[in-house]
Amino acid sequence: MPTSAFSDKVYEIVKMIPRGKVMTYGQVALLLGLPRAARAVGWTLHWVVDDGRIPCQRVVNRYGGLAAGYGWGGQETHRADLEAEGIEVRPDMTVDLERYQWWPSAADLAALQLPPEVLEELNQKLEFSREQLSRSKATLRGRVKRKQTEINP
DNA sequence: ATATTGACCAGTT
DNA sequence: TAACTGGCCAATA
Repeated sequence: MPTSAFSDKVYEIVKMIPRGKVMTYGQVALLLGLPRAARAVGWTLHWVVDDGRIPCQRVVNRYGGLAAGYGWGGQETHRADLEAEGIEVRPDMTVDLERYQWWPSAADLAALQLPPEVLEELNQKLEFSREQLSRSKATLRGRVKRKQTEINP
């Protein structure tokens, strides 16, 4: 398992993720203050020993996809570790980000002391997440409404 | 010191 | 959420 200033910070962020929630590699990179270091985050996590000290199962890719190179068992092991904490893994080996993705609280963010330009990027992403959520809720409402119309024409 | 690798990402087609 | 490109970053398999 690599030990460096960089990897220590990665572990610190990953340990913030609550049980039953996930973050993406890009999110972790952003919270490190290095918005484009997602790949390096994945590289570091690749070396993590799956002994439960670092909940690396709670990190997935931008689509919610599980890691092919996870531990020795690959995606199967990753799936088992996620299901062990109640996270549903879909047949295509992804998790529903709208349901499980976690962002730190405002207080947590303040503690990270991120530079202004990173905070700006963070805000944009949060904004985007909110839009996606409201879009999906609107879709759901539409479905429910159509269903009701079918039942009570 | 340079080239290569990888649990990635965003944009385009 | 497909396939592909170019870019990114840390460590060197």
